[in-house]
Amino acid sequence: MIASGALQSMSAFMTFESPEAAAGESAKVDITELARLLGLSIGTVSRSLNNRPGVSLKTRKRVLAAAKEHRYSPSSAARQLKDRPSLLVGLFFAPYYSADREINPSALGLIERLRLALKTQGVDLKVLYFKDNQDLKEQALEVNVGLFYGHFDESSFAVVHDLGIPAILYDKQSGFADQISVVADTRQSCNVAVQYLAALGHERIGMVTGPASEFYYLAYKEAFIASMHEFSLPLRPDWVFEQSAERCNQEGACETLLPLLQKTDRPTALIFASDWLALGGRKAALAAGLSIPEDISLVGHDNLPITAELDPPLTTFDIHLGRVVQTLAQIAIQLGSHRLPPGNSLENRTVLLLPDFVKRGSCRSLRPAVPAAV
Amino acid sequence: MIASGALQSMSAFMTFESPEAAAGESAKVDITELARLLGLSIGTVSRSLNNRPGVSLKTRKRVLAAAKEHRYSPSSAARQLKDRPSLLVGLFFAPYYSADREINPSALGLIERLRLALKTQGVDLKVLYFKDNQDLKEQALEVNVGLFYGHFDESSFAVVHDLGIPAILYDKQSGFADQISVVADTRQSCNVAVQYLAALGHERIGMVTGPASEFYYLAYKEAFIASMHEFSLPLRPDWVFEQSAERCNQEGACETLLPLLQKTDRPTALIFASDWLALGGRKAALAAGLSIPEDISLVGHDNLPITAELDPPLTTFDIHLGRVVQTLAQIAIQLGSHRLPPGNSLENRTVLLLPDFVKRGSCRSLRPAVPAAV
DNA sequence: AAAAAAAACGCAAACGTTTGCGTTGTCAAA
DNA sequence: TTTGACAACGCAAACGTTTGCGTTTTTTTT
Repeated sequence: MIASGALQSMSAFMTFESPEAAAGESAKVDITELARLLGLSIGTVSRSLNNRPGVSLKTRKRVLAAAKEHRYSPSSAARQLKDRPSLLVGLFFAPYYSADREINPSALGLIERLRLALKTQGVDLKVLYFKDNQDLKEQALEVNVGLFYGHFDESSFAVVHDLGIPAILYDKQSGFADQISVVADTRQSCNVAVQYLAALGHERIGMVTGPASEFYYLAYKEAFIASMHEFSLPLRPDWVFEQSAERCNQEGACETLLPLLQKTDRPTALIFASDWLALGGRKAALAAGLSIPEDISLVGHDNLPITAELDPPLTTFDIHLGRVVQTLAQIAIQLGSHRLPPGNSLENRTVLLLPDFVKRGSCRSLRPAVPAAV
Repeated sequence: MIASGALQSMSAFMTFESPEAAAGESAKVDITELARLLGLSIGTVSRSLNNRPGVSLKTRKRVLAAAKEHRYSPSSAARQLKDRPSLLVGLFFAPYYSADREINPSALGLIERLRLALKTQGVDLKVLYFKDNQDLKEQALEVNVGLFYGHFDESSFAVVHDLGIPAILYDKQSGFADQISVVADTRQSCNVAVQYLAALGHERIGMVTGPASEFYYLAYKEAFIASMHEFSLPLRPDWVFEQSAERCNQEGACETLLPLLQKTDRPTALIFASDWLALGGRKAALAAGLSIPEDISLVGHDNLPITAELDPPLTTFDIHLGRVVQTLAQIAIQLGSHRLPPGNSLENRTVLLLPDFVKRGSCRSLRPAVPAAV
């Protein structure tokens, strides 16, 4: 019995403690009060808080400490008055993107929409590229909250965490308390895929995923097994393929699947952890002389643009960009406005994004057709 | 082939034109500029715009006209500075609620969370009750955007539309261009229910819904028929029940279903448009000597609190409150901040909310059990 | 040690509203 | 005609920030 993943997903928003609720002492302390407490001028305090030049390191630290202690939180309204963004969120692209190839189109779309979504809240977005962690550190300094897109290793997350900057990880996970992950709910989508195929009468279903060392590839496999069991379908362990990292692509999947599809004892349907893998499976099926969907049904993941143009178009899952953007923007603002004090630990959360099921032509019903009644 | 409903749903947010994009002439006109143009003082203009006393009707109208013409839109930042909410959204409860009985708990939860969600954006919520349309008109006057919760008739929508106040309709529809509907995507959930049952091996499935005059009850029926066809399942027209309005409740469903369930030629699964109906179906099944889920599987809609306590607990659908609230708050703010000019027609849109599938114990697999492998 | 340069800090103006209070104008009662 | 009363309007202070510029302190150079 698998509870619907989305049930827990968005609820994370609602459980963040509200800023004022956390204030133990009394009323709100504004910058004036803070300056009075420190015996400094308002200007100096402001410059300290905003990392502006013209203030000694010693006083800057003193100011920051006091701000933390008194739970000072700047009024975003007053900030926007001077049409300065109340928040600056930094979007970090993996070195991969900035190095040997240009940003892929889907990422560009994300940037554009994210910028728009943030703008309506008076928040700015800055896209950042970096080569190494030193680079990263410098870039991160000017940002209120970080957003990581792509593949990084743990040390990068450590850097921004040490800087006291909260971060959002897209399709990644970390162990830091001030970092929150936004990931596709592949467990859920995998379950939907199995259910759909079962509903169409399939019982011989296989799965192709990536190396279990990546947590989301592992999730596919686990969810697949659980779902097969849920619907009382026979699980064939030899029909569950975990491609190694270097073979987790189109050619790899094709080579892996070809022998299987040439046998008579073969699945009637295959579920793939990504569209690239599915494309490989499609190639293998065609090479084996099978036709889609008559002989074999295919379900992919990611809704790559190509998949819609195939013949037949591929049934797949789509993380709707609009929802990703909304979610990311929301969390970024939540996380960013709490920047002082950052100690106000919000738990390490994972918010799940429910993928949309995009039914297209690559699956067919195994049941006999029924005349349309009523 | 049914495209996933959620694919279109949230995208509505992204396509609203941004405020500044609409400004044809040039830069932003603030209240100072407006006052200069009118030859009035800033104070008078402000009072006119905010319906505050101390300004003659003539000048007030003149100011409003000028504001409209020059596309004046107040700076929410400056507003919040004086800790006044930048927007006031009114939540209208149907006369039903305010009259003979108190507000139901789920509505109370919605109010609380909605208030919180709006608060973080500096927006206030006012809950309004009213007896008749005259009442409604008065209440509506002080509000920037209306939110209708419960059952109203068309004339109520007309009233607020005539006042030039944009509105959001929850689970309702209207024909006005400045009103936008937020409804559960029952087509989608119904499809999921059929798919799930088919995956479990069911082929004899029936449906119980309400009068087709209500658009969402109709949607259930249509989606059911389409889905049965999609999965090549035999449709039995005599197993599709449309309860009349007065019999669309627990007793009605029970009476309707009892004769059917006593026959041997009966469905192995039933889908209900609401949990109340499902409760009736459950009662009928028990009365007919059937046990759940061994003899018959049940799928409800709404995730009423009771349904979790049943034995077995009812499998049903849930519109996750957090998502409803987020969606409502978003749209309210979008709609409300465009209040001047309201003529800037945003199209009549319907945003769909994808219900979560809550799998519980009231459905069983018809397939033979399979030993858990791997 | 004096002078120049640089760094650290304070002052006050701006940002776009709302609103209390004072001023002007209008109209009816004395 | 004078005197209120009251409505309509203008003036200016406040809201909590940021930032240019002037002033003070510290550091460096001669």
